[in-house]
Amino acid sequence: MSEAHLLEPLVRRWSRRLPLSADDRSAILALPATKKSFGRDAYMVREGARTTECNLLLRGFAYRQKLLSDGERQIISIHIPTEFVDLQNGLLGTADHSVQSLDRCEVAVIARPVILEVASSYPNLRMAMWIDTLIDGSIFREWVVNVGRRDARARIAHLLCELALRLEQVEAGRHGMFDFPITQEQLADCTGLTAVHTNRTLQSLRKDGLIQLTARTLTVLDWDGLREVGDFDELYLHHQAGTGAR
Amino acid sequence: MSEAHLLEPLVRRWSRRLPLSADDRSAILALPATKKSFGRDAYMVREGARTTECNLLLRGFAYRQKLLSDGERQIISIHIPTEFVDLQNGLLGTADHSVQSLDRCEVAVIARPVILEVASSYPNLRMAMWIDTLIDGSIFREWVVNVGRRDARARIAHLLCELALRLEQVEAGRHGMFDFPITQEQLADCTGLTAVHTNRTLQSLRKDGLIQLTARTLTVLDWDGLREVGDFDELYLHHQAGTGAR
DNA sequence: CGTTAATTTGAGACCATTCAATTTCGGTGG
DNA sequence: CCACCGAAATTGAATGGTCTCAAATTAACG
Repeated sequence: MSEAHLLEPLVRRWSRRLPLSADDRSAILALPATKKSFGRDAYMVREGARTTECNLLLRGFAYRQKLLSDGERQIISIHIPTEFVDLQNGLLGTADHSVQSLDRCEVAVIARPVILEVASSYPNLRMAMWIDTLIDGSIFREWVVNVGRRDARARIAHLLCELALRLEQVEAGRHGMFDFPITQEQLADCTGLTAVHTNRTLQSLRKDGLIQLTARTLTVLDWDGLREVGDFDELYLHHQAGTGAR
Repeated sequence: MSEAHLLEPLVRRWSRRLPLSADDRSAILALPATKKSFGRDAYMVREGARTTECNLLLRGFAYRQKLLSDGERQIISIHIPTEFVDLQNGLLGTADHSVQSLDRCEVAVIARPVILEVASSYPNLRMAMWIDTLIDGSIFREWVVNVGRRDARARIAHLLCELALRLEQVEAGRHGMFDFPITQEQLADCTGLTAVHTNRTLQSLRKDGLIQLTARTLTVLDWDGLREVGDFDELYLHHQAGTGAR
């Protein structure tokens, strides 16, 4: 596969965000990037390590996590294809958390100097990158609210709403059906719950006819119901971002 | 007070982050900014509102919050003087959360077009701004961990460590003593606890000789002990950020 | 000083955890 | 294609950290 094809998803992603010139598009496709594959739970970035590159997720899911001194972990975000998993490492010299593959992944690796060069030469792409990191931040904020003030049912429902919506945005699902390789233990680490209680909570959501979650597939059966339970408002995803800056 | 003086704290803040040229410094000081004062709990930014400006905190504390449909709230961050409270609003068109003054505040208001103009004309200042928003994001991530996986004692201890350290960084305290106008109810909303339990937890930290917290003053008596209880590692504050990007 | 906000205290209830043990699922080799 | 295996999901029962709901005390402020 040529490098032009490799970064095509990035062109589409950023085009959705703001209008790109022909120049912008070809600049993206001309970026020097390396394709890299990861098995399950492989480290893409290690907390504490010096950072030298950014990873764009092309296939598979990934997650960011922090470990506590007692060995517990908190998952900080889930990433789906077409998203950068560590764009902040273009500017921050040390990784403050780890990034791991959730299932088999493919990523495009872009060196930091390339990121910085693009940012300085292409105003639109710089904006797109900055906005990407800002939306990252907005999602973190919502996660603080989720684990801080919602009960177990709402936490899980909210997380499922968010992931379903983001998957829809990148056309990774249809009719509320999504490939969903996340284990209950991982869902628990996203929501600050135990795996056991996550299991019981999922059963409760299933019993109420809100979702179906089996065999690596999530189906949202009652979108409005799930939103309601999860107290979900998609504003924080800033799907229409980029229009405000003009 | 002249406008040059108004933005002097910003020069100092960003100089700590990366080396600024004389040009950069005078550009900051020449920025059109308006001074504005707020009483207690006044709204500086309202969730859902269109955004047109950014606010730099000059005096007093501020906090960001989200309200849930059941009326509960989660505080997402606390801000101290010299920090922007809503720099992301330079690019994102709609506020996804509210910002309120914690006590009496003074801010410098900078219009969005000014922010964008600075970002496009001054590479160093653009980097400083971007890094500021990235560190914001890093702090949000740590807060997810804090409310997600730590028990009450650790949550409070961690929050106090963070605030004490950030206050020290901007020289707003000495010998572990800080002006600290935050109520227990607000601490509770930062940590996802109730005010009652926050009160008991603070008592426990006091009993162990870790802190003193009375009359709007926080004193860290046993820094190492508090770090230990809070599982605190300051890496995520990226105090040395900006060096990695060169 | 009076009045409201903030802190403190007590006791009972509950949501989520802990700790096993069991069942089901997904992948693998014979 | 079936037997096997480890991982993931599920179940039960007891424990516990935090919440709830008042009520009392203290501090802040005009």
